[in-house]
Amino acid sequence: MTPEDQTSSLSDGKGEVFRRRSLHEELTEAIRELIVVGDLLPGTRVPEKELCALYSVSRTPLREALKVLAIDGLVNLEPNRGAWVSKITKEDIDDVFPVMGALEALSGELACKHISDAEIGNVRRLHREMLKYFEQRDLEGYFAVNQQIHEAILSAARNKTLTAQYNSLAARVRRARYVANMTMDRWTQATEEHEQIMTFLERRDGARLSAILKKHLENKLETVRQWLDDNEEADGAKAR
Amino acid sequence: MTPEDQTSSLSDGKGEVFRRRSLHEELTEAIRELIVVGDLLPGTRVPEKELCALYSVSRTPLREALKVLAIDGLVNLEPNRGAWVSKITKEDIDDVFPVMGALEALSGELACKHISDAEIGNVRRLHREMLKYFEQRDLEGYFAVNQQIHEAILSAARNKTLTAQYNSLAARVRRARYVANMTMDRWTQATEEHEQIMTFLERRDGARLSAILKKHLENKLETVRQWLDDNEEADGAKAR
DNA sequence: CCGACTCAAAATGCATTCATTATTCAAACA
DNA sequence: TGTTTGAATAATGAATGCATTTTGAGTCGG
Repeated sequence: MTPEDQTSSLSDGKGEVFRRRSLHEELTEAIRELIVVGDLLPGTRVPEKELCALYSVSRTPLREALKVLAIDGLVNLEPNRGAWVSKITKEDIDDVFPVMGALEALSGELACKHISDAEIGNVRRLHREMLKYFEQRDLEGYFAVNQQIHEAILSAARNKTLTAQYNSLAARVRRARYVANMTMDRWTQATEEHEQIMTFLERRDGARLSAILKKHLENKLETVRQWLDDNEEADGAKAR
Repeated sequence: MTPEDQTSSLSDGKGEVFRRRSLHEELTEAIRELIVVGDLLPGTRVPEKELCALYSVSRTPLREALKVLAIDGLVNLEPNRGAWVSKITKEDIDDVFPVMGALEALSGELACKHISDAEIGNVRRLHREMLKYFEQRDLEGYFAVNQQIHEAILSAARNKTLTAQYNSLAARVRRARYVANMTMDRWTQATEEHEQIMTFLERRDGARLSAILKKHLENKLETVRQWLDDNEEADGAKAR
């Protein structure tokens, strides 16, 4: 085999994406997104066969991906019965949000220790951008930038383990937030909280940033919980 | 087929019934233990073939298990190059312990809210048992009961997500603690801290319990870090 | 003598196949 | 008529097989 041929696998006969990241990794991400966005409905079965056909892969890498998603809590694996998209129950989010809160708090604390001026500038820029979306009442744009802000803080914490654990939970939180729309009041409140987040981050006040991040998430929890109160009809199938 | 087995309603609830353990689950646990205990050395390759022979399984379930362990951070998967036992580096434990601390703190906080008198009694019993091991200088026994105490508190927190995240990290912490022996001073200190843990738990003082648990772990971190300082020659193989 | 190249052997990622288990649905029974 | 039985069907879990990549030894050339 000639050494130059090493980069030849990018355009296979199947037209698949380049194999830089292994197949099961790509699958994990793709299916995670399907679940978060709601294309795969909570409480339903994960259609193994269809997904195999959709992505033109065999069951082996797909099942590997499902194992990973099971750890993230997005699917439940039942021996000999297959994989089910986990439901968004009140118990579930009451479990997830406090843990996420603890991680966010730690994230803020560590970020204040390590963040550079340039990074703060970047967050400030994102913050301004988010305010614009708020003023324009563009919820999609708001969410997108919002997420970037939290990720920027997380990245400034300089802790890979924290990042991994955070991202593992983030999918479930995002999914919950995706279904539960904010009221205008909550939105205003959330934006005000972000104002404080920005302030404490610039002061590198770890304790206060930590506290406000935790509270910020608690308020988000309240939003989602309220939505669940209003939409109990979504429950019906077996949970597990 | 046995006709009587159709009345499956006994395992219908959401409680943790004995779900049949599939092969990859067993494997995950077995290999995790191999790594934690040190039978598989940090920095070395995971001998896929040998493990298949050892457990008399094919590569498929083994590889599924490795995916799970990779998330726990016990192994690193390198595309087309296989799985490697992750090393215990200073950066690694400096990452893991703070996150673990945050989770333990939350665990204590929630436990104080939900723990029953009977459960407190059980922890008290474990605590006494641990003190006996301390007096007998039985480190193995001490560690075993120690772990049970932390697990009892965790269980009292009534949070499945927290439990999952905690256990995911616990393996790495256990592994670190396994290699790094405590000095007598540290051991005494740890025992004293456990005395306080017991006190605050019985008072159901969440804030203080949370704080002491976090500090307890910080001290453990110091022990491990010191050990790493003294044993830098352990590094040599490839990190990732 | 040392480095680069070639080629073979081993290992990996994924697909396919096989055995076991669950599910379905029609027939038998009370 | 409603419930239960049991065989056909479908799906899952795991083993095997195949193509690609990596690794390493041996050879050639400088």
